[in-house]
Amino acid sequence: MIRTHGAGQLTAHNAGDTVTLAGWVARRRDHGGVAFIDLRDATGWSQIVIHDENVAGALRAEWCISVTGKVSLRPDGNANENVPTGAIEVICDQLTVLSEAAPLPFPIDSGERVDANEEVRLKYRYLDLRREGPAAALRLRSKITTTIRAVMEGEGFLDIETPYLTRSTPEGARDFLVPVRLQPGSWYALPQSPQLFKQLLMVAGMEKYYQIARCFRDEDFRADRQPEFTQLDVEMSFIDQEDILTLTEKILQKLWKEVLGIEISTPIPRMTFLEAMRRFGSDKPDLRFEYELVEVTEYFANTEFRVFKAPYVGAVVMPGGASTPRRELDGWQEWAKARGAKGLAYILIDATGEVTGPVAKNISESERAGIAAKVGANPGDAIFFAAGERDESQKLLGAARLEIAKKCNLIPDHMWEFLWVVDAPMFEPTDNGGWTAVHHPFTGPKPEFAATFDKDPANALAYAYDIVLNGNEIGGGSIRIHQREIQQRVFDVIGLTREEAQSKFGFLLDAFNYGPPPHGGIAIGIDRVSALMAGVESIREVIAFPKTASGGDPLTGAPTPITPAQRKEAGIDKSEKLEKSEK
RNA sequence: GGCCCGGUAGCGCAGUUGGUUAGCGCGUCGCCCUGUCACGGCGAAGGUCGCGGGUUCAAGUCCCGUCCGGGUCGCCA
Repeated sequence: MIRTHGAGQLTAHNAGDTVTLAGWVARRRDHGGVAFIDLRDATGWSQIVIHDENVAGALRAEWCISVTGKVSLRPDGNANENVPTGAIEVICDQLTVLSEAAPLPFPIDSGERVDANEEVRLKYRYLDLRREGPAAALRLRSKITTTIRAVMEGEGFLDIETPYLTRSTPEGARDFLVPVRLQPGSWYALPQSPQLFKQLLMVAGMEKYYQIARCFRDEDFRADRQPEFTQLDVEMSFIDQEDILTLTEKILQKLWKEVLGIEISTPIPRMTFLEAMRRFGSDKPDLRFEYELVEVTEYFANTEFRVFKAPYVGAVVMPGGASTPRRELDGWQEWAKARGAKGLAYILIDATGEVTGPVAKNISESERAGIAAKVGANPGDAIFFAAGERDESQKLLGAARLEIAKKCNLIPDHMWEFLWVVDAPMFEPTDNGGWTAVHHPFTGPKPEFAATFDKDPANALAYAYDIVLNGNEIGGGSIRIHQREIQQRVFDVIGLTREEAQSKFGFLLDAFNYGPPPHGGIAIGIDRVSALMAGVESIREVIAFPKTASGGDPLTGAPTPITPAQRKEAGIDKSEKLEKSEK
């Protein structure tokens, strides 16, 4: 090592020691005869005192330097209690410029509070990551993955890698495709997840598999979505749902304990999918605040108001919402329309308990009289209604609930509300009247639906579970189908012929001819978990080199066009062979 | 793919009903400064106003198109 100590590790105990530090010029305070340089490295920073004007005057921000000198206690009254190394300083004896830095595109360590915009930060991500916040986010993520590996190792899991160049998996997202030079016209797909491989590993008798795996999906972006992202992927044999939930809770408990020093109480509460939809209008309820949905279909069973003559009528209360300005109430209508609804009916309960608002005059005297009590609204509140199909209306109210929480600041800081959402439907209707698997087609039915799921797909429940944190789905999994007969009936329900199934993932079905064990697993989104634990808004903050919303990387400039020669060599334009699997 | 917001000096921003030479802070560069810690003082440089077209005597400002970034709905486990 060309240094003896970390710049952030020096304390009063080091006083008198001669040390050599190496790092970057963070801030400099040049007084002419004496200058102070904050020298920063990965451990923190220390103040360097330089008495030679020529040495100090030449230094610039972010030059890489090494300094040898004696650690001394700062003169009386000059200690800085706000920083760990504030008691001491290093009197520079010898300073070596290891490398110089060009003028910076944005402030790194100047003490400026202003932030550069994200695109500039990403273009110079190597400078961005010298900054305290971004660096801390990556350090936190490293601690997360390290902790996970320790838990998995302790539980006897095998870390097994699976291919990145593979064939399309049937999970529904668009694949990233890779041309194959040796077989012009044929393409690899990057895996959307290691789903099929981990099931093959169960057939192979590995019994306990995990991987911190990169996954690829060619879909549009969000703040919490990237085209490549990372999952903790887990699969186990000879287990039941309870085993997966217990293991997952152990991982989460250890993570929060080790990384944040927070105790999570287990078992984590559970809620069925239907209950989540009924009470929160979401398959990933945010339990950090109340104001649950209230169904009022019965209450308005005999209403004269046409809008409320619907299969489902529900309500959600906005505390203090009665004083919402008209313009904002109109804004809610726009908000609802943007979600594909016709609008969002509302009534206002004024301070005296009087019911007002455009809908008020459409409902009867008695309906007006009891509605506040029915939905738990107080004077001064607003009540929003959705009426229509149950599922759609609940989702609209669920979204409204979240919007209300945001507007009214109902979400407390520093709360970690975990929840298992279990018993999701196995199938959902497709646009053309058929059925499709909600998870993926290898998800088993709950045992009590094993005999009936194909006769009554609408009501069949899947042996699946999602782990939710503060309204974010951070992972999910299922107990898989290991019986050929049940698998075939699932394919029948979703309208997949034997030939199609065979050509898409015949290799898995073949494997299942050879004594597949009962198995199941889960996948946890590492990016999202890291972002939540780091307290940052976007998963881009916990990814070293993330991409922008159009899939670009401002740093490398990827993606780029390819040359005609590359194009030819890759075989992209070769007339395609007759692909056996057409997705 | 739809909708919303944004793009003005290296960075963060202001720029009025269209009107003279487009401003402010930070940074940069030069000079000065022996106890600062967002050090301070004096001075200077730095701009295709994202790009293209249009309206106008006149466009950073209005209109159309387009590119880029962010968000959101669709999509996506």
